[in-house]
Amino acid sequence: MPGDTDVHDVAAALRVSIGMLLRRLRQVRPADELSLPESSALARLDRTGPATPGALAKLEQISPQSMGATLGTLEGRGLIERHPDPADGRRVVMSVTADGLEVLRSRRSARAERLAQALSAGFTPAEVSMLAAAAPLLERLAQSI
Amino acid sequence: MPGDTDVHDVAAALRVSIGMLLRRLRQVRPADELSLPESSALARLDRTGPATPGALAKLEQISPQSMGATLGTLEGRGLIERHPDPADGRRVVMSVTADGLEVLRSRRSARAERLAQALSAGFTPAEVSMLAAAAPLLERLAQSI
DNA sequence: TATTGTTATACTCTATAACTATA
DNA sequence: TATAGTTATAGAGTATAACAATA
Repeated sequence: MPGDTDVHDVAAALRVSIGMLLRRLRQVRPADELSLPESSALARLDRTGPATPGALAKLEQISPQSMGATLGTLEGRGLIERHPDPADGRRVVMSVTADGLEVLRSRRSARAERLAQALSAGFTPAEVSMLAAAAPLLERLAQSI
Repeated sequence: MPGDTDVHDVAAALRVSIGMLLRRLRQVRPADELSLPESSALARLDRTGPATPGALAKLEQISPQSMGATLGTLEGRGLIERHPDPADGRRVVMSVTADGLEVLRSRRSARAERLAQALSAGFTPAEVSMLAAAAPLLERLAQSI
């Protein structure tokens, strides 16, 4: 069908563009800023509310061990807290601290600011809207493969 | 302005969704398949035509050392070739071999196929079109930050 | 001196496997 | 036995620094 978009082409294009964007996002990281998995986990915990490491690992689609390492760093920086689950001694429940909320709410992180500025400077409002619409699709795509 | 899309929100959403998608793309990698940087470099070399490692590193926005490692793997698998530049003894020029072209053209790589199937199965044609339109924007964004 | 590429080393992120404690 | 989490170890991908060869 002529009007159809070939999913193979889309898949290939997404792979390349996402690889490039991620590399750049990693590179523009000032020393004291959260890494990508750290900020992703912090944002996730904020969205879910208090949750166990295992649940967060499933939601972020990484191993519990990896999530444990990330959460350990966030806890060390005072952005999240851990509490034992009184009903089940095996479980711990993580929650975002006031400092963590402050980090989430403040938008002055150099990396986020740089990305936002690039969007403002180099993209039309229509293009920004397209990217805004694409983000949830990308997340859904990540969950479906 | 009410109709405006907040670039900060878009930036944050993109960071999270791209992180998740990349992790998933990495995970679904069969043993003998090209890694993400490898297939990205191979596709890049195909687009540019014969090029030096340094030029490819700039285009892919990684260090020359990293590109050198990636190219070494691709060369070891016979997908690219290296030729000394007769005009400048410092330079080498890489080019895609027939085997490399075959890999690029064949779409039966398990990872690409899985991504394409996820697109077919879980997304409407309109959504696929949106992702198709977003891919070049993501690449442009990667170049502008 | 400047440029191209390579070698050496280290860090981040992630995985799998093995372990402990609790249910 | 099964589950939640931790510790130990390894591998991929990337970076910076130091080096060699050529311009």
